[in-house]
Amino acid sequence: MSWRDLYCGELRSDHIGRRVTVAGWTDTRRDHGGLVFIDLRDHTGKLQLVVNPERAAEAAQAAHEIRNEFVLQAEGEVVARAPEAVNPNLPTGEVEIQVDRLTILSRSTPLPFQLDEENVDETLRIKYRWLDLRRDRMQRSFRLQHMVIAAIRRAMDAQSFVDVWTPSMTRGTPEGARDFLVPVRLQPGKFFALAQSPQIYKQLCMVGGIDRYYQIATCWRDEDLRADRQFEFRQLDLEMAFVEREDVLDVMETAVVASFAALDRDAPARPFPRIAFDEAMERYGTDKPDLRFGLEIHDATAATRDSEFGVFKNAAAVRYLVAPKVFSRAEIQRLEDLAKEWGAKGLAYIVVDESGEVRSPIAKFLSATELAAVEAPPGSTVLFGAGNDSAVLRVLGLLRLHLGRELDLIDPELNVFHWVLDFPLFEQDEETGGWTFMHHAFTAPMAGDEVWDEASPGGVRGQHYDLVWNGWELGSGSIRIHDVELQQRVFRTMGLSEEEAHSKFGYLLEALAMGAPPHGGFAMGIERFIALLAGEPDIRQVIAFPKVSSGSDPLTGAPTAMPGDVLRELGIEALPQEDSSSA
RNA sequence: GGGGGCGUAGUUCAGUUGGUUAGAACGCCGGCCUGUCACGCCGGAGGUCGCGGGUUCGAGUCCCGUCGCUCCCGCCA
Repeated sequence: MSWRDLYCGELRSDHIGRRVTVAGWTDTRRDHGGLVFIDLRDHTGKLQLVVNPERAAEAAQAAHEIRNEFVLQAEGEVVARAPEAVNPNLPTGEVEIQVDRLTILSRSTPLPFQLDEENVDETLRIKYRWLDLRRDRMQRSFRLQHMVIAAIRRAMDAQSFVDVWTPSMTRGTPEGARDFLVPVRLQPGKFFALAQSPQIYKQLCMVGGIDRYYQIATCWRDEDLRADRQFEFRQLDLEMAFVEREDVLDVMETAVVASFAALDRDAPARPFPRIAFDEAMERYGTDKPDLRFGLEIHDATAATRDSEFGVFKNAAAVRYLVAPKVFSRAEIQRLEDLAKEWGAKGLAYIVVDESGEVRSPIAKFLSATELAAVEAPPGSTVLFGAGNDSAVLRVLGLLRLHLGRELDLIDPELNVFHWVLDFPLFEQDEETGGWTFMHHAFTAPMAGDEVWDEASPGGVRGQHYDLVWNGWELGSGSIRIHDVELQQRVFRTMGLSEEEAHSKFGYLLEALAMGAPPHGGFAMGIERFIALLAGEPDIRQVIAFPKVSSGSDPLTGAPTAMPGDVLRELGIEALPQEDSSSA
């Protein structure tokens, strides 16, 4: 015996005259006292059951008891609806099932929220995720996700990649993101770390001759949650031996294009455009620019070198945006408040109104040459950042994004993919002055840059690349170091002594010393990619059971305190915490 | 660690300048209803206005603190 002959959404005129059994959830019940209409729903759609007491007295009795979300099974005859009873809003609206037998398979208490209500508080949705998942929006998004991941796996398979599982429990690394730690009962006081990525393992696969590795890998990072960040997430993680940068970019583009194809959508044109890191920073103030709109950052540092305006004269950098709008003083004040939040000291401005008249508290300090250097057409506002260059670029980059949204400069139909290339290999810690890697310690320098002054490696470029979609960083990759001497030089430059390097990464150094092929790879955030494909504003919408931004899971109540004896067995002890349970 | 926004019935929201018994819609409960499809009609229940303190004759409304959610900065090799 089978629970059903067809899905609810599949019912069509072809079925007229057939006896069928269907099953699903009660979407709505319309009880007319005699006749009862029930919309039965599953993930394919809805159909209408008609329960007539003259046809099926027992079923009619049961029908009065039915409430929303009861699970039903119904057996009956498919009939055409009378012309005036056809529902054109429903794909199944030309037919209905005259019920002979009706079984309540499962009842439901009244729901904590209605499934057709929009804007339900998200914590509530997550707490009752089994209800939330029944909604059409969720059903569509998870089926889209499945299709995309299946398409990616097919694309990887077609290019001879081998799916290799790597450990989740691994060695802790104080560098990079904060680790989630796993205490080890058999060795009290010692910990595994949950993998932040399979990075070193996949490189070891290359040394091991796997040649083309990939994995949809779960990664864990103990950092603050955001719209695009959760504690745990998945990456399309891949690595290839005997390749150059272009080979890796090519494979990633095929994965993206295959995903669009699987959804019957127009794929972005290949090859994806490229932009150098320096250029991205100078023009957009970020290494993940949203290229769906212009509003680029301009440089006035040279023109204001000898300015009468002290703020400009003394600034290491003066840069500006030209917003295509005459802002009021109140609007500029709001923008300045934002800029200050982002770390600016202030926000100098020049308004050029429709008639070309200049309105600005700083204009009187600026020479004609300075004013001429700033190209602002009538009907615009020039917004300046002045100070140290990295801060100026960061603030103007954030301001640019804000204005792009605020002034509706972004065409939501556009899908702009691009590569960011030519990153610096090292960056300087602003506080300690020490140098560390910009992305990770295993990225190879550009050809010709293999030797550097280890005290000031700022000019060394790395073979690193980022993939950006509409301003979201989808992922990054690099050609790795396969030369043990070079790897040691990188460790030295970031201040690791030989002993430290060997203690933390000795196994990698040993592997590199035993026949490591040239190799490189990439890692792309699956949830970010899917969220963008699904048109969702954050990745929680494409994660079945996500955590909220405090890091809690409202569904299970995790995380929880653990009894003292459990901790003792693990060789650890919890410090007393302020009681925060009285909310 | 820091900044912004939000918190009123099961849900989504309204609530005037601080002023009577805090409202609406949907949902829920009861009744009626044989062609509805957001069924309709009649009736009903349901509130610690997140929590604590303060100002005031009087607080959902103002102030302070706190908790929760959310967005952002820092952080995220």
